[in-house]
Amino acid sequence: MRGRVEASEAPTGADGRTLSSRGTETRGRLLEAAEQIFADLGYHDASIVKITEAAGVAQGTFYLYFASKKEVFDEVVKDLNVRVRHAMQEGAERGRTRAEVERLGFAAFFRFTAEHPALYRIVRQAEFVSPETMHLHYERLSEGYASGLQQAMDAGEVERGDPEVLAWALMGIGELLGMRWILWAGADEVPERVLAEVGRIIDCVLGAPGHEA
Amino acid sequence: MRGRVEASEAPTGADGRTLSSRGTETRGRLLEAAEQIFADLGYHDASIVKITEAAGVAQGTFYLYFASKKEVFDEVVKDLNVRVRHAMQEGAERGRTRAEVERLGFAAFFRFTAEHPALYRIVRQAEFVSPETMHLHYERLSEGYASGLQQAMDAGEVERGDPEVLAWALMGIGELLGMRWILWAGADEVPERVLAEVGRIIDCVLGAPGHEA
Amino acid sequence: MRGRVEASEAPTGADGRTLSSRGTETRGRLLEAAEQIFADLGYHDASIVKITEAAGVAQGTFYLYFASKKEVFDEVVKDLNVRVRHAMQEGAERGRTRAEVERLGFAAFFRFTAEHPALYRIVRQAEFVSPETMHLHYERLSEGYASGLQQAMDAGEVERGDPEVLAWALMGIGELLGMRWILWAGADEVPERVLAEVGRIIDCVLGAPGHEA
Amino acid sequence: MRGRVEASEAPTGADGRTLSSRGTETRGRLLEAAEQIFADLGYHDASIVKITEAAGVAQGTFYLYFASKKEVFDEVVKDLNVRVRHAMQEGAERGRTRAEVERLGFAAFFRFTAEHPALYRIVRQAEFVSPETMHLHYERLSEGYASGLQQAMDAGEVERGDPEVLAWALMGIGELLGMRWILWAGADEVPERVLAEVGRIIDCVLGAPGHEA
DNA sequence: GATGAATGAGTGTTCATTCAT
DNA sequence: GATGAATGAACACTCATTCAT
Repeated sequence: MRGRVEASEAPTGADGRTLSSRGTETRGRLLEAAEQIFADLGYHDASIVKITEAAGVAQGTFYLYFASKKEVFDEVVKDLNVRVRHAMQEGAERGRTRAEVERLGFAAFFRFTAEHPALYRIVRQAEFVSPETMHLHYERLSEGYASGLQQAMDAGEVERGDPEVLAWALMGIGELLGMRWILWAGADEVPERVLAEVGRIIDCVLGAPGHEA
Repeated sequence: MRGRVEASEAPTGADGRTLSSRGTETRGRLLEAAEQIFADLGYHDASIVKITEAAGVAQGTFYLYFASKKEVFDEVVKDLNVRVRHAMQEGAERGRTRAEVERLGFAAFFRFTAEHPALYRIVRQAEFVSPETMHLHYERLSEGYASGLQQAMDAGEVERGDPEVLAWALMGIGELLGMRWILWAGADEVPERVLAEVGRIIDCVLGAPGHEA
Repeated sequence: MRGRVEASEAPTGADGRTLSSRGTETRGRLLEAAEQIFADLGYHDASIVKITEAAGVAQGTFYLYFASKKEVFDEVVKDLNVRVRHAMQEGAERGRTRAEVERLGFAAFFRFTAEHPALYRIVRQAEFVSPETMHLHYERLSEGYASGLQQAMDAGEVERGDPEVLAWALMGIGELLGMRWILWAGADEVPERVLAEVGRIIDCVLGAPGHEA
Repeated sequence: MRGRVEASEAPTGADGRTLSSRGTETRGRLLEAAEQIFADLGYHDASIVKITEAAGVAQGTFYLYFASKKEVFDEVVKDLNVRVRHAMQEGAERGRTRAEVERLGFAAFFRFTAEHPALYRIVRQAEFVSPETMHLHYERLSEGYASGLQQAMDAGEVERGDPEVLAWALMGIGELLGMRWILWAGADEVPERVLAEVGRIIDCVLGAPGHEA
């Protein structure tokens, strides 16, 4: 249903061995099942039994592909990370100005959140499970924002400022608004007034030169 | 009632009975220990044994004061909530303009984060443990922002906009910046450049009328 | 409601001390509460907390009157034993022939069972809690049957036989029929057909001489 | 179906899965150990640790075969039920008259009691642990008596009467005599005088027509 | 006489992980 | 590659009992 996107590397077994096509498929089923179960139950209430049951394989099979519960968790987070970023990039690419790009990016992010609540439900509890992976997730996400902002600043398209801080700030806005108006509301999209306010915030923090002049 | 930091109720035993002074003290020790252990280990790795050991009481004693592990958790979150809000209010009260109030509030929030990393470490994992409590935490926090903004808007001190959405956005900014530059950095305070950028963001999103005119 | 019947001895505290009238009353309340709780929940699910709560006293108070949970249990069983025997004697005393006496005794036993299901619920699980007390209960009960039978045999009123064995057999009949048609059925009295069959059985096992001649 | 001792079903794991031969054996060891421990200590003092220790497996293994402590208990009771009924049927089958059948049945029951004291020790405490299972036990046992009696009545071999009530009465006799002279006496068999009296009782309650004419 | 806070051993149960087949 | 039986440490929670006040 949600076929793996651009796998970083060819998947291997828990011991690093390369996989037959049958093995690759089993691993895929386990990863998908894990994402589902983690999203539904959270890391701790998810159990290997439940994951293997959902994947339709025996318990022992799990350890042919992942060294531990934490390892699947990391895989799942990395996979989601690749996918959000991809979704945001794709959503934003037809924006003309930087502000438009950001607005489209936010919209794409909200859509992704609606379709994959797993993102939040998994990531926000990762601090104690796998801090490195969690940090990596936020850093990669923020880099997307930051590099775009940097370029726009260099090009004089937006006011000068600290692109890194701004990136994290924008990410924080997205995270809480998505949590409040998509995740908790069980909604498909954020209300218009939220989008409008986000637009206003973006416009002003990007502070396009000439805008306020 | 809204936007006020209300005094916590008189503490009771797990069965609702009122406590002797000895009881009140024991309960306090347990609550403190729980906050510490939850912050250090996360909800799931925290155990009643560890909490009671840290409090210097026997395991059974725990259940004289809290009905379950989840109950202390809720209590700890509520307690932290009261305390951050208090700290932010106190920190912000000598601000003259709304923008100054917000800047001081952020600074107070960052200070609180540095002194009580428990806040993050505990709250961010609460979604699966006690969603209601987690929601309550964010809602109470956002109300503090929102009611202040509303007043400022009514007074014409800041540009009109959606105070609720803006409140959540500001809260998101605070959360991620605090996480990135205090919690992860293990720092006592956020770097100057972060504070500066935050100031810039605040100024522009509040868009004090006349500022850009 | 079910005032103590002919207490074997004046009640004392757990340490054997004689009781003030206030103490006697507290002890009585605890004993009543214990019977109720044991009957409702069984020995193991009954707890001192529940008993003291039901009696309206503090937990520690319990140990002023009983040395242990087992000790109240024994008291309760002994008390019930005195009361069934009393009820059976009273119920049977206007019988003219031995067979009539037995029939009336059975009827009284069934009535007592209906009014005090505690009897079964408590006694039948006593083997592991307090074997001596349980044995005593059955022995005292059987002696009532046996001595009556012995007298009747000596008087030539009923056929000769082994009065002790017969007593236990009759007791067994009463126990299972009461269990089946009172306790399990939740009924106030056994159906007429049961009473009739019991009558038939009694008549024939007593085998009044001349009856079959 | 009634009055037949049905073969127990193929054993399954706690989740209903069919078992390998190794699994079947482990389950068997656990069931045997459970019977022993329940009989020795009673339901409540029996613990999973003790049962698994006695079976020579790890604690977790228990839950591969039984969903809970209550579940093994039920299993043990059902198993014993099948076995007593089988023993009684076998013991009684060479009886010529109904009275002889009953006498042989009682003898077989007493022998079984001597060999498996677990029967009493387990069943008599079941009321609070697993009432349904306990009721089932008595009902199945009484049906064995009742159906035999019914047939004999239809055939005119014994006096008419209420076979169900009579069955429960006989069962009660067996239960208390076995308890008193086997279980409590720690004996291998009941004394001759008990057997004689039982014979007398049976003869008369069955009231073979022509016997007293 | 009564209280209620404190104790700590004990319970049933879960679960990530290992390993023989 | 896959199975599923086995492990055993760990957990939240209960409760009879003690004791200072």
